[in-house]
Amino acid sequence: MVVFLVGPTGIGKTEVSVKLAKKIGGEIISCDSMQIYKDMNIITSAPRRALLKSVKHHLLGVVSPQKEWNVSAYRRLALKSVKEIFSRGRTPLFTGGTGLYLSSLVDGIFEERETLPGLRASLEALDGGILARRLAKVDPEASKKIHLHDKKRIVRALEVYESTGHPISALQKRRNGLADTHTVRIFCLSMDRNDLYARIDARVEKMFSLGLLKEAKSLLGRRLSRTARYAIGLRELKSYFKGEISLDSAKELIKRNSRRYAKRQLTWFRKDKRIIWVEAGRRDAPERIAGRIYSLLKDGD
RNA sequence: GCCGAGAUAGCUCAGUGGUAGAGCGCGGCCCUGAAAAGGCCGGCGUGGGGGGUCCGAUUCCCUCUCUCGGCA
Repeated sequence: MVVFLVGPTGIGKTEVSVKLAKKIGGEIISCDSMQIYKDMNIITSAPRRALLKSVKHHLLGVVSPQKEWNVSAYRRLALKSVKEIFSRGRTPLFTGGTGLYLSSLVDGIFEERETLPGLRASLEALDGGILARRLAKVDPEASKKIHLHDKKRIVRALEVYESTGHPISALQKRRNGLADTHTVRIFCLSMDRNDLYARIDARVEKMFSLGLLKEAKSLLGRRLSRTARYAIGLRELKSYFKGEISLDSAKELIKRNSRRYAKRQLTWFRKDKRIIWVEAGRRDAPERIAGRIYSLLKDGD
């Protein structure tokens, strides 16, 4: 069995996951596109040392923020971790909030051959309308599905087509995930929206008191990958360091962007009907929430 | 106390004698190699209280309350 514990940012997954892992004899694999990076502990609210010690964690802080990274690379590492954990007779417990990472594991992702180097960059340089028309010609199905303005996905679809000679819409139908071969249980923590937003705001304040400014400054001095540089907090603080906005408004922006992110995560999780929702009251101790999940797991067997 | 300006969406504000918009905020949604990214959709409103004119008032008039300036 493979267990997933997901939920919006700031809801308290980390604590619950440790308690749950102990109950089920599990090891935690991070399912988070930002906590995978090194040197981004404060900005990603990565679990603190004490927690890491009590249960074995995988894929936290294992990639340089300067290295280009993506779902597929993540998936490869994650599946490797799953194998290792099984070989020890233990249970993998994925914890995190990155929806795409979750689906790449549960349902899989299509395997593509190498894309042509530099192709994406040269596509990106072109006008969106031209790209959209080009895609409509070579891959009408994908073109229909992708919004005209969603240049990122249009570029991706063209990149795949021009690299492989096959439309992405056809390739994407070929996917295999853990759900095809294993029993998969996905739990998502939920909370009253206002309570969640209050927690998010408080957590941003805490990040600042833990030294976010220093961490961000040092990160911004490096040549970050195009994934890592989009961590919430970095862009906002970059504007602050450049003197474009005040520290207060940077802080407010970080809070707002985190709230919006949480909202998008919830949208993503809501559409997956396999997810078992677990209400996390604002006064519920992590231990109690973990206990509830544990009993749901036993009932399901 | 007097003079002036104002009171419209969560906030800042626009506008019109035929029940109202904009930006931000907020809500909903999409998502298959950048995903904490990227994209789409939605006004969410007893127009400060009361009275009057009018077929009809958020818009005009009176009054009350409050806010902000200025003078005392």
